Formats: sequence, C-alpha cells, structure tokens
Amino acid sequence: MPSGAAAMSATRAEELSRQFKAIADPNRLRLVSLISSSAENEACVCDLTEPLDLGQPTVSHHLKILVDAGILHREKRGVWAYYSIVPGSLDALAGVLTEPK
Amino acid sequence: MPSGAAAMSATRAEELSRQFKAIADPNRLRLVSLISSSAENEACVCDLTEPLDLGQPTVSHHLKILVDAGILHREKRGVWAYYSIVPGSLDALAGVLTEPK
DNA sequence: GAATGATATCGACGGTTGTCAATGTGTGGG
DNA sequence: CCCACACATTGACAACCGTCGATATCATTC
Repeated sequence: MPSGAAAMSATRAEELSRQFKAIADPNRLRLVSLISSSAENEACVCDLTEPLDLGQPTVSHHLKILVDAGILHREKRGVWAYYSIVPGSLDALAGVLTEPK
Repeated sequence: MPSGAAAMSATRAEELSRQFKAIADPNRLRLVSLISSSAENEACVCDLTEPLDLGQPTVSHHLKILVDAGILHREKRGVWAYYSIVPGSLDALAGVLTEPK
C-alpha cells in the first residue's frame, strides 16, 4: 500500500472491511485453509465440522458469512453442499494490501 | 492460498485473525491508506482526525489497535505522535492470502 | 510554574459477533 | 409415504467492538 496513490474513499473502505471481516476470524481462516488445501479444492460441511471442533450449525453459519462476502462458492450436489474458493477473491484482497503500484 | 500446503493450525489462525481484525474496520483501513499515501509516509493524529470525521479519542483508539497488531509504528517527536506503517507488515498479511505455493 | 495544545486513557453506552440447542428444509432409500 | 441423513435457519445469550464525553498525561511557551 505504498505512497503515490490517492487515499481510500469511505464507501470503498466499507466494502473492503466487509470482506476482511469475513476472514478476520480464526475459525473462518481455518475453513478457507482447509478448503484450499484439500485434494479437490472443495469440501462439504461434514468434512469441516470435526477438524474445527465446532457444532454443525456454527460451521454452516461461518460458511454462509464467507459465501456472502464473495470468498466461497456453494454448490449443492445431492444431499451434500460443496464449498470452494471463488477464484481470485483472495488475491484481490491481497492486492489491496500490496497494491501501492 | 492454493492447495498443496498443509492446513492452518488453530494457534496460527488466532495470531493471523488478530492482525486481520485490526484491518477489518472501515476507519482503520482508511487510516492505513491515509498514512501510506501521505508524502512522508507518516502522519500525526491531528492530520487524521478531520478526513475521517471522527473524534480525536476515537482516532487514537484505532491507531493503538493498529500499533498493537504490529501494523503501525508510533514515534513521538515533541508534542506530536507520528504514525508510520511497519515495513513488510501488510505484505506478510497479503502473503497469507496468496501463499499457496 | 501556569497555561496551552496534542495525545492518551477511562467509563459508559448501543450495536455487533460467535456460539449453541432446537427446529426447519430437502433429498434419497426402503 | 416415511425414515434417515446432510445441511440451513431461528432464537437466545454472553462477549466483544466502535463511539463519544470527560479527564489525564506530557511537552512547549511565556
């Protein structure tokens, strides 16, 4: 975020904060990590409940927050819901922190 | 954060969430932006109160959070406190989001 | 050393957040 | 059709967060 660029607008800051808030939770960070480090780059709720040691409703809640923030993608196949990372979403956030040009 | 790497540990997730929480606020995002886009890459509280339209105690509070998270550096010169970005701190966070290897 | 000005800290208030137990929804099998 | 299963939603609660007004600290000037 080096100098040379103009300062961030208030509305832009609001948008970005929503996405950063979605990641700024230990359990959600682990969710993203678990999904991205999985074999097929996707995981269902049942695969994520145990490693986080959280109840199923809580995991679903965190996943919803990540989906609403545009970071995760939800695809229902049969009885299971598969979550995957939206391509480029994390890189876009990373860019904000480096972006200076 | 692509696949291939191992999943994030719980304690590592706690550490990272502290830093992401520090940034995950609209006003603090603007603070970082204002400081990094300033001429000398530093700013005092009096320079930051007006553009954010917040009271001085509130701005000091936000700055303290960013300092505690290791993102800002505080240097007192005379009566003023100059805040600057800790070199590499934001890039380290950005790396977590890209880092997949 | 009293007064001024820049920051920091404190206490309180409403709003948000993470968690869980309970319940709802929807799919597939028998 | 009913049951079992995977997941989502609701409601409630404690804990945390952002904001402000009031006050404290601390360096400078007269």
